[in-house]
Amino acid sequence: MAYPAERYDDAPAPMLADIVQAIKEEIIFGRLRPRERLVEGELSDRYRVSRHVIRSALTELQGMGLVARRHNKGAMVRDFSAEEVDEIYEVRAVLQREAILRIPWPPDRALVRELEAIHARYSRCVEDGDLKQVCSLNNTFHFTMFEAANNRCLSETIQRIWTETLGIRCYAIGDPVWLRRARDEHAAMVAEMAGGSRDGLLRLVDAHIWPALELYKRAHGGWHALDGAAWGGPKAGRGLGG
Amino acid sequence: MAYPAERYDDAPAPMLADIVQAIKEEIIFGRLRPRERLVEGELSDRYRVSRHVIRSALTELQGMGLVARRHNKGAMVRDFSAEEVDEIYEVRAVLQREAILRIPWPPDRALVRELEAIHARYSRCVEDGDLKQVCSLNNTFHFTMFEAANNRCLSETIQRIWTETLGIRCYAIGDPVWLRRARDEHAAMVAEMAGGSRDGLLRLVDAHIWPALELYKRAHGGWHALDGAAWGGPKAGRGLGG
DNA sequence: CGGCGACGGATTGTCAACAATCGTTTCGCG
DNA sequence: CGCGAAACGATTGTTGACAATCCGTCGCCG
Repeated sequence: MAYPAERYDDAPAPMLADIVQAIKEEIIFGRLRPRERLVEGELSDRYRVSRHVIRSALTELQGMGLVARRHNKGAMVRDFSAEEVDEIYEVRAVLQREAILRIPWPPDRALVRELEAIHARYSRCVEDGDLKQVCSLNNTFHFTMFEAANNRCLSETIQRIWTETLGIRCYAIGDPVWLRRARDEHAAMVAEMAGGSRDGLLRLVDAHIWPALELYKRAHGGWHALDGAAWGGPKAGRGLGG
Repeated sequence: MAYPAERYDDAPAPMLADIVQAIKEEIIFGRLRPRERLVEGELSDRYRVSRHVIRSALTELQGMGLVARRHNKGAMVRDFSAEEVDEIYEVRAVLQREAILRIPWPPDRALVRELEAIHARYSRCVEDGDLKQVCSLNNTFHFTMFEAANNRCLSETIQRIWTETLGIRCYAIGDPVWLRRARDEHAAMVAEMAGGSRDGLLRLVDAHIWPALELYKRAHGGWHALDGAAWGGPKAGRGLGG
């Protein structure tokens, strides 16, 4: 292929990207909670940028699946029902399993070393309580692994669902018990890649995703009964694009 | 769950949706070809709408994966390398297989009847050469099937990749041989669901996706050597969202 | 003649004001 | 006192103009 289709998608915007990142983090770390309303004017005041930039950011976040919008009704942090999170996590499990199956085995030494390095930094940040770095390194760890499957579409699809569920995992990230457990599980994964079996890694990766889901479901139950009713009726249904 | 999170994503905009659909169809039916540049001013003249609407439409199409953009450099119809289409089709195969595995078996009679009805209309449109309807009914047929898996995330993920590859399948849609073959394969699927085995359906659905890929790869080779070089260097790489 | 830097047209990105819409509250009437 | 309608405030969506950026071209100098 003479001219491989380069990404052509990077560098979304100079200012815009910062705002998107900022709002994203507010969602991840729970400052903005599911179903919380995102008023353009407020955000534009808070971040000292024009409302237009906020609008673009919201559009982008909507594309990522972190924000839901309705015409003439504004945006809110996306919320997931119990059924939805179950379905999402099932798909995540399928895709991640598929990715592991596609990693050349035994894994490349360089890959293992890279994961070890990431995990070391990750562990240090867990100790320090630097949640922002923990989240970032957690992403890096898993995507380094998934990208070893050498299928960009696969890793990007996983990433998409991953990003979409950042809001779900916001409860886990604040839980010290979960954090230590995740750290240990990561260590086990690295060990399995260094000298274990693919099946073992499959089991580890699969088991790794469920605790955060349980935390969400538990935390989730309480809310809707409080303020959920405020938001419009169940006008579901979506059209198929011809 | 007292307040299931309703979709909250419908009704994108009054005018916008039409433009998105129009550009989408121009891509699907080959009037706009991969790597063709999409100039906002031209489109805004052609469709007699403000440039803002075009911008929003391009953003949306970018989200769908049909259009690629770069900051300050505009948009173009997305193009896929041979490696990329292979990877994409592998993931499609995995997800579709997963969907079939989740359809309750034997399938609901009502579902089978619905598929039969869709297929009947589809066949008629193939005879009439109504490609627009053929494409639309093709989508309807497959998504009716995939949604029977009762996992919205799964069917939406399939739909996303499906939409992304509409541009790839634009070569197949114009090929009468492929059209008739696809029609026959659909008929076989319906028959298998009416009184066959899940394994048989799995094989049919899997075999169904590859011919369009081959057509694309064959048609694709010739272009890049002609006009591909016009578009910037391979500045790949993408950051992980923290 | 070839490389380098500045100019100009074309294109995209940004901004501030305007118009349309929605939700709520209040007022009037039965 | 309860119910419906109209006006208000708040919020979103849209438009036209302006500014920044990029790409190709021309001219200059070595």
